[in-house]
Amino acid sequence: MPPGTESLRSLRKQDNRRKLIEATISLIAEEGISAVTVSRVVERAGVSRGLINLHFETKEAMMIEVMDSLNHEWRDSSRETYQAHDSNSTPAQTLLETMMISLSPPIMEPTKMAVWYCFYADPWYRKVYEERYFETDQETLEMIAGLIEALDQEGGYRHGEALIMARALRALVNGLWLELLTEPDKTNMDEARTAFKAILTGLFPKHYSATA
Amino acid sequence: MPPGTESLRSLRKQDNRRKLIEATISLIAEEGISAVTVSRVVERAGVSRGLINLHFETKEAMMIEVMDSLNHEWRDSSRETYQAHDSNSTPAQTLLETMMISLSPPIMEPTKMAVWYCFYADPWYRKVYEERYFETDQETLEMIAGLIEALDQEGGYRHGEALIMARALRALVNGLWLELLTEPDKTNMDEARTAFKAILTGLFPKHYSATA
DNA sequence: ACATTTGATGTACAAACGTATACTTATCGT
DNA sequence: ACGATAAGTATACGTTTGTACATCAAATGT
Repeated sequence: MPPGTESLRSLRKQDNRRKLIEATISLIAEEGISAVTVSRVVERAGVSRGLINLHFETKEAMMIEVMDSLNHEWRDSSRETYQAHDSNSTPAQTLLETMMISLSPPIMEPTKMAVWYCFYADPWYRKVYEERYFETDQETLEMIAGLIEALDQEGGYRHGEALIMARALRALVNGLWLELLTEPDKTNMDEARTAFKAILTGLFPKHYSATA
Repeated sequence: MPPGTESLRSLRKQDNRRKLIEATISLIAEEGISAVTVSRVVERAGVSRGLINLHFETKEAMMIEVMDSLNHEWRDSSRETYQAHDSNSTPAQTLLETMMISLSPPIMEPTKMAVWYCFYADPWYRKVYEERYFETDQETLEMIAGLIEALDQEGGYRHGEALIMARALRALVNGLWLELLTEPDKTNMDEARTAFKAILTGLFPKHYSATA
């Protein structure tokens, strides 16, 4: 019997695995990564102590799985949005829609932001992230840079290297994420999108209108 | 004898205090906040085990002091730059110079960025930060918003609410900080400043030239 | 129907944690 | 010069940590 099939046993096993992952995420969001201990996770997941070592060789292996779930959700959403627009839309529309995905649910949720920034903050997790997602992150960045180049050629903006500008836009998204995390009651996702759109309009005035 | 005087004893005491703070900062930068244990800190600072409890009531009190040192350095630099330019410069120059401070040493150093993001990532430290620096951070934000309003009136840009745009610029700075932290060998401070300047030029084309 | 295998449980344990406390050292005021 | 006192040291202690391991329960294949 190949793994991942829908036997009653393996189904419950995967359910428990999911419970552990989700318990870890909510725990990080509410109490921080220092609260992620084996005891607290299994307590929140409603399973027994030893179960965590049945599913994951170490605690860190579980955390990497958490990291995977966030990165893959973001990567897949970005890719799909890009591919859906790239054929039958203008580069301007594709760029806007693709980046707006990162500023909307289910990507931009305070709970998930909290987890992202825990990984950013730790050198070990940063290294793991870099090693695991180097290629796909680079791919996304170059995709954005390609769209910027298209807009530059159409509008003759002379923004310098497109890759630097792509990094700046990515940095802006990251910064807006952080703002939602650190000041959740002074800003919100709508404001984040408004701000992003405004900057995009400033950079590419011939492609975006200030009113919309 | 009032505290903080230059007696031989209190001088050495303050020196040890500084050693502990700096050891903590470098420890966070190199191994993450989870490596900040009493043993590791005193080992790195080259002092004895119990000294940390002589200087700080708890470990968290020491961390707050670390937080203070970073925030005050940044706040003072921003204030001074603003005040130095505000009287005898254009709003455009004041805005550029004031924000560039945050993208240059000694503010923008990888070591310090690592510490900033550790505080951002933890809910408890976020709360402490919010409570301690709410006013001065708001002051800085409104200062930026004021400059943006001045530029808007001069240039008739129609960027919407200045406070939202100010938050966006702050978010951009934060994002560029993060980029330096997560991809130190793919980008650098010069690129960060170039990117920021480019976006500022895009937003206020009548005030900034694309070439400089 | 039943032996087997797999998922789940609970306990055990060494290591590391933060801090309180008893003890030393050396500077300070007189 | 010398007790007083502040700074620094070293040890000890109760918790909590992650993981290993022996045990148990039940769905599975024949």
